[in-house]
Amino acid sequence: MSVAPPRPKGPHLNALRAFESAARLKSFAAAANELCVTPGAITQHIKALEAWAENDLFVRRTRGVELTPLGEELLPEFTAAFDMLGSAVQSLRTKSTPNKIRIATLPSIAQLWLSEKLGELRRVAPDISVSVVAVETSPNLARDPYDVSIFFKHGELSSTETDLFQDRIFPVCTPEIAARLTSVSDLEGETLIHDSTWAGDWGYWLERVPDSARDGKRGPTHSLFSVALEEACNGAGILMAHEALVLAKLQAGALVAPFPHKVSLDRSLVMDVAPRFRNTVACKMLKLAMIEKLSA
Amino acid sequence: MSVAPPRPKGPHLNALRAFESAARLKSFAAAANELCVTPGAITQHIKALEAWAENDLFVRRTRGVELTPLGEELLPEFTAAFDMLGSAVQSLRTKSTPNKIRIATLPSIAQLWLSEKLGELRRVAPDISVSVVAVETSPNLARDPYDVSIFFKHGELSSTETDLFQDRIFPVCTPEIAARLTSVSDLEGETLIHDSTWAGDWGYWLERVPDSARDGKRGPTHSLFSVALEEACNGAGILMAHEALVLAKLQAGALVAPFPHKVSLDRSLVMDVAPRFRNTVACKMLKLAMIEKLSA
DNA sequence: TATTTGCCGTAGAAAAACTCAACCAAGTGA
DNA sequence: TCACTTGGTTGAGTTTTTCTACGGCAAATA
Repeated sequence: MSVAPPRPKGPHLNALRAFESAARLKSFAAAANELCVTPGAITQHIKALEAWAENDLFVRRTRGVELTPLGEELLPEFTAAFDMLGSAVQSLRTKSTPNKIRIATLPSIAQLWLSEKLGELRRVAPDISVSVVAVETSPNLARDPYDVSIFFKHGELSSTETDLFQDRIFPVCTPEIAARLTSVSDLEGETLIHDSTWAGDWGYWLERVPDSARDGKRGPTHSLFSVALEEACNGAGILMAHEALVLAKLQAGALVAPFPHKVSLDRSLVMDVAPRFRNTVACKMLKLAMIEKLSA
Repeated sequence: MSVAPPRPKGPHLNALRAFESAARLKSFAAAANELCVTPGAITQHIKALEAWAENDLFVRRTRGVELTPLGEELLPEFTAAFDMLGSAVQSLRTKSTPNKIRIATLPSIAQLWLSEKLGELRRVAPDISVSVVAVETSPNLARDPYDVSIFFKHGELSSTETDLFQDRIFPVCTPEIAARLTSVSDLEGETLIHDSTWAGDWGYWLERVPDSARDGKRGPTHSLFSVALEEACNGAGILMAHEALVLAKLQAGALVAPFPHKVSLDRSLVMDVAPRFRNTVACKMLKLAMIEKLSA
């Protein structure tokens, strides 16, 4: 009824972003992590937004939060909007600095496989600068600040994805240890080195190899594959290796594969490219460097 | 090459909004106005964004700014993103408070026509609360915080729009003044009251009425029609009235129309409803109140 | 029963955003 | 021609927002 002052302000953009993140992840803590702030900050944003709307968006349970029907209803709209905004921002970045590539990948891939390939890329196209960001989970290429992602993937590839290699595993160790291993059953009694991200690897391999020991759980576990690899090089035991990650060590002779049995996992290392980045010069150069070397 | 720290931050959301606004309006000053800040704030945001992108988005001319090709290329993406975000926010508002309606309209419509209709609405649906915001130009209903807009429009109506009435103009004055006017030519020598937003009205009317004076420029101009109307009621002269805006005064006898000639302008007062607001209860009630009374 | 997990609340600190006022340069117009 | 206007810029200072730190709490876990 009353004539309001012009342009009533909406909620703060950061509050909207906090809502979108918290709602999508169904957790304030996770949203805080995603946005690189403390959970308290998320609480405040959400509260501010709820106050503005004069309605609750979340029901607070003692352990975690839950969306109200209203929040649930609104989430897709906000997610779509922030996807689009993120995409616009990334588009700005890509178009502004076409020679800077950002790659997201697993820490072990970054360290043990990718760095070599990037040497190749630098040789081919020295004006392209690459940042590698080691993350645990595959990012949303449309929204997040990466041009390329390299992760293991199971199942069908989309048309934008490139298969880099199939993941194959087999035991590796120092030549000294290998000398005392003549058959798979000799593993009984040896120290088996594990990687926590691929905890089931030893079990998977042993299952598929005849005459092998049953127990694939013995021995130390490392959270980084690169550490496990280093341990193996130091003769600490036998590591279940992923082929591409130990090639360099095998070629250098630091490690050997004592058995001929290589087991294929039903997944591949897959490279995906952000929509805006396809068909750029830098993208072509990158693919060249990655795939060229692979066939060699 | 180097392994960057995780989650590199993007530009501030407010900077993006400033860019979108400035780019769309092709003016920092206009953007400042739209976002209710000073031009200096816009300058700062844009500069920050340009620094982040390491690229210019605008070329500064001495009189105003111009988009660079890069900025031009990016604008549609950002506009789409902010449209969507605005729409999501309005959706939140509408769904949170379905009984609060915001109407955007011209100041004169708000004061002289709408307030009466809203009385009717309040009678029919007392639980609906209405805010009327007087603005000069029609808002983007998908993005801006209004559920309904009421503006004059020329040409075809879209399916979401409702024609409220055709705009017709004719002179009005107090009965005392009317007493000494027997023919249109008597206007010669009288004081003609003008409204600045519809400056050409007198000329338009005079052109279309036989035997009229040629000069439609004499007399005082007011920037608000309501002020001009008040002046007319005080006997300050003869006002070129818009029919719907003076009905109440005519009915009350404060003003009369000294001549029978009513001239139709080729435009109508048109009501448009935001997408999210269509099919809501409040919307139906509003339409009822607006159109019901009209036919009476 | 002790511990952990995940959100809340507040106080104070840090960062961002904004205003203000002076300034500049190119048109405009008296 | 000289003052005025327009539209953007700049930097200092201030306000507002945003964030962190940290104690608290309640339920699930062990």
